[in-house]
Amino acid sequence: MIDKTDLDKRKAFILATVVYEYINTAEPVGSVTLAQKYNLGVSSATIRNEMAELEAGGYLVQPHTSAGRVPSDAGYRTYVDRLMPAESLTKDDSRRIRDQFREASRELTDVIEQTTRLLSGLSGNLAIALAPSRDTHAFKHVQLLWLSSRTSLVVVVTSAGVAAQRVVEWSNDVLADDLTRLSNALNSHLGGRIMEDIASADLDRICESAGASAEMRDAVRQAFAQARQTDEPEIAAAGAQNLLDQPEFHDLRKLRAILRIVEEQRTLYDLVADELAGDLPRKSQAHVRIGHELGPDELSECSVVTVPYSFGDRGVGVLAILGPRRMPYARLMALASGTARSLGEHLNDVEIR
Amino acid sequence: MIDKTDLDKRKAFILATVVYEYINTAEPVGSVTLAQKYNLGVSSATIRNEMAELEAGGYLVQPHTSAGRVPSDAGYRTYVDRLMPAESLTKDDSRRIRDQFREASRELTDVIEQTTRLLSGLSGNLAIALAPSRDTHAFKHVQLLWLSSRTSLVVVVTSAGVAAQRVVEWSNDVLADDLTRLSNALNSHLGGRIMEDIASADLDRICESAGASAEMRDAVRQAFAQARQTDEPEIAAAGAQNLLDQPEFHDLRKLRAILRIVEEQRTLYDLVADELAGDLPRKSQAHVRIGHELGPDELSECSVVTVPYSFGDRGVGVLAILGPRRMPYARLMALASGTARSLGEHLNDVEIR
DNA sequence: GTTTGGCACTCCATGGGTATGACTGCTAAA
DNA sequence: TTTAGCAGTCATACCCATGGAGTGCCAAAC
Repeated sequence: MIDKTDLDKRKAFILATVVYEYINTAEPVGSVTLAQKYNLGVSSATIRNEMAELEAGGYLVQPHTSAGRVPSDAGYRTYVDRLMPAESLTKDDSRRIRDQFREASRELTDVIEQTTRLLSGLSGNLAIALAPSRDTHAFKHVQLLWLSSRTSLVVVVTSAGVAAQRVVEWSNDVLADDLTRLSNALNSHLGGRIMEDIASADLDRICESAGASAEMRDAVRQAFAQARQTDEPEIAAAGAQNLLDQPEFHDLRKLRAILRIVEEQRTLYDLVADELAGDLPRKSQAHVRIGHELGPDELSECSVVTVPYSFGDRGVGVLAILGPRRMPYARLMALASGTARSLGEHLNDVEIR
Repeated sequence: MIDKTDLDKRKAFILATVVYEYINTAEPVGSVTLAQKYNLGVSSATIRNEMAELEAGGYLVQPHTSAGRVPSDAGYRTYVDRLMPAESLTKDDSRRIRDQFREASRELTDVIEQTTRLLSGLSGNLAIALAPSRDTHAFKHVQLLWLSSRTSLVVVVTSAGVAAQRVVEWSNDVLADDLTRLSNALNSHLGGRIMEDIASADLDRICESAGASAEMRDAVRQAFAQARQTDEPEIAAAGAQNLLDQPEFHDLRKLRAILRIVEEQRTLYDLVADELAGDLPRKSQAHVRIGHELGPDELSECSVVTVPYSFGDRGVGVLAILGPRRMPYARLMALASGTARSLGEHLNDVEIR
């Protein structure tokens, strides 16, 4: 039903306008409002017909029979992906970001916290920041175990215990001897090193000299990446009180759900960590998840903008903005990206421990 | 008007009962309810007369003409100080506290956070924990400067910059030479030391060997104490969503005020730091502040239970519970004291860095 | 075929009016 | 000093009528 082809130019414009108007007013938007405020060159009756089709297509919904329309998840999605004009940082915003980082702390925890305050202040929503994990555990042991000719188990042990264990499926048969040789090579080279200091490049070099396949190399990399992330990640959030301004959170149940999520590190982490899970995150590219795309049902009326940031070879973190679905996506994406870029630069500059 | 003497036995019982009932029901309590639920041996009319006098005495207030009575700040205060039966920890609570600390982290930040979660869970309110400040700056320089024969300026400089500067008034004339000699002695003995490791006893010894007066010794001590505290204190809060259950926070403005306070480290700090300001805090002695006693107007409908905790000679922190004035004081005081005691023991046991 | 004006219909939000009930304070008698 | 009784007050809940916003549909116009 939802299909690119069923959005001709006029429908697209109407959809975009409905979303835009709803984002600004928080009121369901009706055909007359649309015809009056934006000169569509057609009458409200025509708009009514189009809106009925947009509703049939799943882009709009009606809160009740005699109300205007409100965007659905799919409506917002289409708006964000195809209809919304991109925005770049306003002069004022970028100045405020610059000022903030000019006098920012040198301590990672503090920087992360200050960044969430900045971002929540600028965005008027809840801001979240996930710090790059800084794992100081010592490497102990790694073992690639032969399970069958096409599957293996990779185990990484650090001073904190088993830090990663994952089953790998090979596309070609492997020999137990090859796995043992690679394990030995890794162990002899890495013994006693701090997890944090083991760069992907190191792993690649060892794998190569041990004659491991590209596939094995990737498996080792991923296992080590996982082992690093086992460390409790540092995460901060700020600006929950901003959400009180939004009419959608005047319902106490929704508010409670949000507050619980903010206080539970774990849920908060899950919310933003997806951003890290993908392949290499594209630099400072903001990413939006809307309503049910977020997973948890309590968040079905929320959206999240996430953007990764990175510094040096020390790892990658995530900034995020959580708010009602009815959020100014383009602006928030620009804000998040800009802040992420500045944060990365700042972290590089001050050479945080 | 408010005076011990105007509380005869029956008035005291009625006041206590009103407070108790209101704490449990959150509804203004009327004379008939009182007569029926608690057998006072007198009729509701008599109780009405007594309540009218309690209101005249400032212990009770009426939300509006035809409503029951609600305790005033003074009413709560009298209840807490003189009428309320003390409680000790229930078996269940003390087990939960014990269990929590048995498997608690060894990392100070984590312990503090876990403690706030525990305490907010047990109390059903917002819990706050202030960690003992742990200053790792290096000592650089101290100077006692002669301003006049009776006044001096003491400056302490650490690797973080000027950490303390205070004017002292002497009760007797002092000589510039004496101040210089003392300054030199301190600098030569303390050069390069970490602030945290400089014990009061060290300072005393140096002062004594330099022939300084008791007054000077105290001035030096205080300057160093101030220099240590300059470090941003670590503070954590948890359980804001608990407050949503309380009817007094269904008003969005009040809720927003609370959320702002929770997110602003500074305000939060001010709220609990009073506990440290007094003389030596009595060990694990819980302390209650009610409504306007707290200072900030936004908190005029809240109460706070604070209790200091200490471990070794490493410093002192504070646990606190913030909630509506209508809180079960005796229970919360027992909870806070018990948790503070266990926290102190835990910190001693694991010898946190 | 598309667009438009007109019209009937639906549903929510609002406001006034009224009933209800939980109090109190007062008075007069015990 | 206590008590019963009673009149008075005020917040709350509820009902119902009204108004308004918006839709869907149809027949006519383009």
